[in-house]
Amino acid sequence: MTRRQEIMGTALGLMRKKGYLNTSMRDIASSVNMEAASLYNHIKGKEEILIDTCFGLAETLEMGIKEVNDIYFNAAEKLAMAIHNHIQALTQDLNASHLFVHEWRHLSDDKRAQFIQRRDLYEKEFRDIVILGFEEGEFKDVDPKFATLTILASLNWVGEWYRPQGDMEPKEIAQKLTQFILSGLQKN
Amino acid sequence: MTRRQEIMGTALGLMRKKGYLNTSMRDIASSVNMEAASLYNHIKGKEEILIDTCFGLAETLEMGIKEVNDIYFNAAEKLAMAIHNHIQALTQDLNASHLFVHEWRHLSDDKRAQFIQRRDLYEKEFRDIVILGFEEGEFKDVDPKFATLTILASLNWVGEWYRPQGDMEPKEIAQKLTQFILSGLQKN
DNA sequence: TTGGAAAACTAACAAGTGTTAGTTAGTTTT
DNA sequence: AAAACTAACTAACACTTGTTAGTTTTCCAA
Repeated sequence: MTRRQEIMGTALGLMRKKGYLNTSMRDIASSVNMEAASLYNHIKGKEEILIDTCFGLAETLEMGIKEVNDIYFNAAEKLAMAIHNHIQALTQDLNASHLFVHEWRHLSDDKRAQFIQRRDLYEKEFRDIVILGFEEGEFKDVDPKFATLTILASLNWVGEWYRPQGDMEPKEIAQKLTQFILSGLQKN
Repeated sequence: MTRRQEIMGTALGLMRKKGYLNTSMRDIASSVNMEAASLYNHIKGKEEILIDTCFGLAETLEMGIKEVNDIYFNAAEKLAMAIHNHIQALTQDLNASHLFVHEWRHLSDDKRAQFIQRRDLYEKEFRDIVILGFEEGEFKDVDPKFATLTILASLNWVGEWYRPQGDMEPKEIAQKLTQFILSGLQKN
């Protein structure tokens, strides 16, 4: 584990607990037993933590949905796999997920614009699955935009209550969510 | 409209757009054309804005669920009405909702503890409806905790995408959510 | 018209912000 | 042995933060 990774990990933990804006470079520094100025030997600045985390997780999620579209063909299977991949990515690192879901707003203007664009694209891939299910005649004639936002809300909120040593594993969560969501979508 | 209400409303708007921590008393002041120090003739301090908003909305929601338990008897009807009331409360003031859903973390320690307690209580009332539905034999044997968190996630996320002048009214949103959620819960 | 409260102002404080500059000790490479 | 690199340090800068004290202006009721 490099010093940089140690700093990043510690910073993410603090930022999840106290919020990005409320976490100072001095907070991070003292958590890794150094002075704030020394952090700049390892990272460019505070925003780099946010940028790397948000865009890193974005890439993971994008790869996940791409994989789904490569392998599966019918909507129900696609949706199940997309949910599974999403939950896996989010529960992998809850600290990073917190930044991704909640703190991306504090990216600087241009980075935020990029982030929103990628987020919208990911959302569109999800929506296309819902539309496909309707075209297959398998899903109810729901408003796809509405359904997708509701689904993603459920998925993203998992980061708020999932506990790694709790009584539910990511795989199980994904399975229950899939069941819950599919029975809301499918005709029978 | 009193000056205090004007300040509160303006502050809430800024805080939704930029975040609570990122909104300074000077930001608020200049938005209502006065100096930061003058705000203190109308409000006790910055945190009062957060406290009043979070606990105000909490009370509205509590009244909503109480009403539901007073009037209805079967779980499906209860859930439908609870969802309706919840959506009505959240969409009523999106700025306030943002503080309620996202920024309560930044309450001072004791206030935050109070808030969490009331939030858990509200969540429990929702969960009891799910449990009732199972006891009635109407709902599937789902994990009530899991189901409730998923439902509330969908409801709370509405504040992220709902637009007052958009093509969907709160009543319609509540109705679609109810349909979506009930078909995920009910046996047939 | 005047007295007094309400509401604005200016000025300042003490603390904290991210970041830069310059330096130093220790290690690695040439 | 000399040079270069790494990673830490101290000190400081320029700015922002919420808030208080003290003062002046505004405005309405008597």
